[in-house]
Parts: sequence; structure tokens; C-alpha cells
Amino acid sequence: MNKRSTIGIIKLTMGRNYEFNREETLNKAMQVFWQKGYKATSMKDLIDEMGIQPGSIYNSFGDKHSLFLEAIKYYGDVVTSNALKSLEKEGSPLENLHKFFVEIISRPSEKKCRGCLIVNTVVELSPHDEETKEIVNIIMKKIEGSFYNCLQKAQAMGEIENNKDIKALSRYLASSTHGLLVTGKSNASQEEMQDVVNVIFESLK
Amino acid sequence: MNKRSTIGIIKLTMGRNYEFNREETLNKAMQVFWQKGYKATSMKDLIDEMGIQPGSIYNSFGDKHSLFLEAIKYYGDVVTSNALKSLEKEGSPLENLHKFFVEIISRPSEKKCRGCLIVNTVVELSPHDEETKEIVNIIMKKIEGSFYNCLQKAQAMGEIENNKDIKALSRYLASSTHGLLVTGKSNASQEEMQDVVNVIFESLK
DNA sequence: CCTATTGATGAACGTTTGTTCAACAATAGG
DNA sequence: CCTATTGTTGAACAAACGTTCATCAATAGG
Repeated sequence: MNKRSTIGIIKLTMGRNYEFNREETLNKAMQVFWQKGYKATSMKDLIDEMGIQPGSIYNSFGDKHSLFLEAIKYYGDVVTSNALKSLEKEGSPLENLHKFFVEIISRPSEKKCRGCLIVNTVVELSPHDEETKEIVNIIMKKIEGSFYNCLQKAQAMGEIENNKDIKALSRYLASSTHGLLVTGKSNASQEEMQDVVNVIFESLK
Repeated sequence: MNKRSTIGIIKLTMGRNYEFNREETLNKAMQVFWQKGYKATSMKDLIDEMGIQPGSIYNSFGDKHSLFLEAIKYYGDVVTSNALKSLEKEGSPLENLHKFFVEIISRPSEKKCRGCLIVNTVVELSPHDEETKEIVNIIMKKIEGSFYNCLQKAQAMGEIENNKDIKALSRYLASSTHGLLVTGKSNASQEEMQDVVNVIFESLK
């Protein structure tokens, strides 16, 4: 696919240079898949948004499916990872967790409707596509793991009682997050979703 | 679309009779959309599963989109309604509620992967399709309403404390259900999902 | 029995789909 | 400057898509 060998930024072979930034362009593809879903995204959509021609897409990313796989990996590495990093901040773990949920429900409706690319993919594609399922499961395990670490820290700091099963709670928080992301895609108001978050946090105490 | 006028089963006009049962055929279409999603379902899939030719589909149900709208309405009237009826059974409302959740997480993986047609539609289609959104919102409000009625009964029977905000709890249960249905579409084990249900029920007490 | 009406059939239609490839452009080594 | 290599372009492709319609079949009224 990408035949060019490099050591760092040093080019080792002859031939023309890429005229686009690979990561920027992959990011644009990811945005389209996030907005429209896999099936509803056409190659024309991708060509228009990525700003390169079909030949260049196939040369750099392979076919539509390969590009999608790379896009959801990239989402996990950038968007999901970035959101989870907020759970590791200094200070109160429970407060970090709360901010994490408040961020989700406070999004403007246009962002709420996009939901989460991973949740969207679990619903639309991964039950019928083994390659997608593998990637998605890795990312979901990472999310659950981050919740677990956060709850562990909270327990160590006395914010959560020691008799709580934080493994179960981390699974619960993961599932609750999926729920909120789906609820956000319907036209639920922030007030309705705030109710949900309140109950979730009552259950941690 | 359906030009035939009837009073009950009495035919009022001339012309050939339908050779298929409309509801049975609609049910088959619903099953395909449920299994594969809207975009991934082709007219060929529908023709094969419904067992009638394109002309008959268009004559009876209109185009693919109209058929889909009717299919999700039918799902709400039959599948969703049937599931919610279990919440109205005599005896302990909390026990009925618990059985409702246990049924979801105990499904064989093949049924788990289908998830719920309404949740699937909220994720795939309704953010980009106003007609779909309308239908889906009505069904989701019905679900929340059923949870509310169940919780109200539970409160009246002393199974839930009177200081609990059952409006907030019903929203929470709706969102939690969405979460479980998404979690079920990934390859989460029943044990993992049981953890989630346990925490959900702890939070009602 | 003839006619009017409506359902059933499936070939055919025009689009849109994802993908390929011949021609060209740019770069590096000799 | 020539050649080898690789990226870019966009017209072109076959296949699949949703949809239509001429033709036929079945039914009911006159």
C-alpha cells in the first residue's frame, strides 16, 4: 500500500513526494465516517472531504474498508485516548469522572448527534465484520480499563468505599457511557441526560 | 400505495386479491432491517426474504424508505410493546423490572448481536432523517413511560423509597437499557453484563 | 362473457457504487 | 540529462443499487 521506505523523515528511494499530510487526511476521513457511518459514506464523500483523488486514496490507504479500519484505530488513539486522559488528572478521581460525563451531556446537539465513532461502529458494523470487531473490542477494553484505574485511585483516596466491587463498577460505567451516547443521538435534552448522570453518580457512593 | 378499499375483510372493488399476508411480509422485512441495518439492507435482500417481487413491494409498501418507516413502527407496536408488557404483570414491579433486564443479557449471542431495532436506528439513521427520528422518539418515550409506571407502582408498594425521583430513575433506566443493548452487540459476556445489571439494581434501592 | 380494476412478475432502466489504470508529474541516483 | 521510481490525476469500468413499467393473471360487476 505505502511502498515508500523512510528512516524518520529521510527518504531512501526515488520517486515523487506525497502532496498531502497523511495524518491530516486520515483525520478528515475519520470525521466523515464519524458523521455519516460506514455504509452511508461514499467514496465520493471521502474524495471531497479528504481533498485527494481516488488513486491517491487507494495508494495510501487501500480500499474503503482498510481506510475505515485505520480511521477507527486513529479515533481510538486520538479522540478516545484524549477523553480518557482527563480521568488521570491530579486531584479528585471522582471529580474527573464527573467532568467526563458532564462533557458528554453538555455537547451542542450537532456534536451529540455524532455520538462516538466506536459505539456507532459496534452498532452498525462490528457484528458483521470480524476485523472491525477486533479493533473495537480493544478500544472498549481500554475504556473499561481507564474507568477501573480511576475507581481504584478513588478507592485508595477514600472517595469510594472499600467494599465496592470496582471491576463491576467499571463495566457499569462503560455500559452507562454507551447508553448516554445513544441517548444523546436521539433528541434528549441536557436536562434529561443530567438526570441520568445524577443517578449514575449516586450509585458510586 | 394500497389502493384497495375494504370494510373489515369485505372487498369493495374489483381486481385481483393479494397473494401474501401483509403483516407476515412486513414482519419479514422488519427482521432483515433488524439484522442488517437500513443501509446494509438491499432491495434484493428484501425481495428474497419477503418472498415477493419488487413490483409487489412498491405496490404494497412504497419505496425502501417507506417500508423501513413501517417496519420500525411495527417493531414498536409488536416487539417493544411485548417486552414492556412484562413490566405490567401482577406481583412485584421490581421483580418484573429485573426479569426485563435479565432477559436482555441472557440472550444467545446471535440475538444479542441484533440488539434493538430502535437503538440501532437511533445510531445509524435518525440523526440524518427527520421522519425516522419522529417515530423513534415516540417509541423511546413509550419505553421511558413504561419504566415510570413500573417505578410508580413499586413506590406505591413500598419497594422503592418515597424520596426517590422516579422521573429521573425512569430516564436512567431507559439510558441504561440502551447501554446494555450496545454492550451486548460487542462480544461482552453474560457475566460482564450481569455485573452491570447488579449495579443498576443497587441504584434503585 | 366481456370489461374494468387491481395485484404479480421480472426484465430493464438510469444512477451510484467502489475500484482500476493509463497517462502524466515529480523526485533521486547515476 | 537520462532513467528508475513513485505519487497524482481523473476518465472509465463493472457491479450493485433502488426503482419503474409493460405484460400478464385474477377477481367482480354488468
